[in-house]
Amino acid sequence: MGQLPNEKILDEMQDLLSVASDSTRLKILMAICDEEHNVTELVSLVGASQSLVSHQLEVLRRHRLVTTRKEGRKVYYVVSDDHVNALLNVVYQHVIEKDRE
Amino acid sequence: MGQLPNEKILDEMQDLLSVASDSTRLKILMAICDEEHNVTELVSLVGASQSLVSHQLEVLRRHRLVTTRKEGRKVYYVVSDDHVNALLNVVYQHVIEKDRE
DNA sequence: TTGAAATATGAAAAGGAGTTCATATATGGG
DNA sequence: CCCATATATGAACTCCTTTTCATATTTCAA
Repeated sequence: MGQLPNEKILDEMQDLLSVASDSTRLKILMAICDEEHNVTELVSLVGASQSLVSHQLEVLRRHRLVTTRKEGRKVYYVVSDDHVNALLNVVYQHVIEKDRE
Repeated sequence: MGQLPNEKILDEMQDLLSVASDSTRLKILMAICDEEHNVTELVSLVGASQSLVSHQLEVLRRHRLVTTRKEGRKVYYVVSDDHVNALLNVVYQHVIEKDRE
């Protein structure tokens, strides 16, 4: 890559990274990257308020990083995109290996 | 991952993602992920002020994502970490494939 | 159909990060 | 030495995001 990608690509890259970089959203993503969870479960897993979790889930939905499934009055969320899983893995590995040094 | 990683791991993951998610820093990283560039080159590649580029390079240095090499009064920067390259690739691929839909 | 549980939403508050501007430092050339 | 170039730094300003608080909506159960 001698030249930078065009503006649109860069914008979309930045979007994805920004969405993943918030601490609440990152915890949510990590919680639902392998198995689905409903909102109440996420509230306790993540340790944030119901309102905050719901707001951040809306952000994840808007950016199409999660898929939802409704069961009664519960809504289950799961990471919808293999690239997002790959992203989380790469970041996780980076941190694990850095901590060894 | 039924349980979340511990707080320290999550913090460090968030750090990496936050650093990469700023538009100026992302452009810098993309510019120096394969080949090194000095600050002046980056200023024109990225299209930001010299001061801003320098500030953001300092952030990248502080987080150990880049390596520097001094040649006279020029300082060359390059991405120092394979995981960072992997991260950029995953994000890039994600965007490329999403754009097809 | 009434109440409780689960989730979503709107608006305001609180806080932090990016950017600029001015200037400092360092290095090499004449 | 002195000047120009290359890079770094500090402080202030601006803007945007996260978070909270209050409330609305939906769905199920009794």
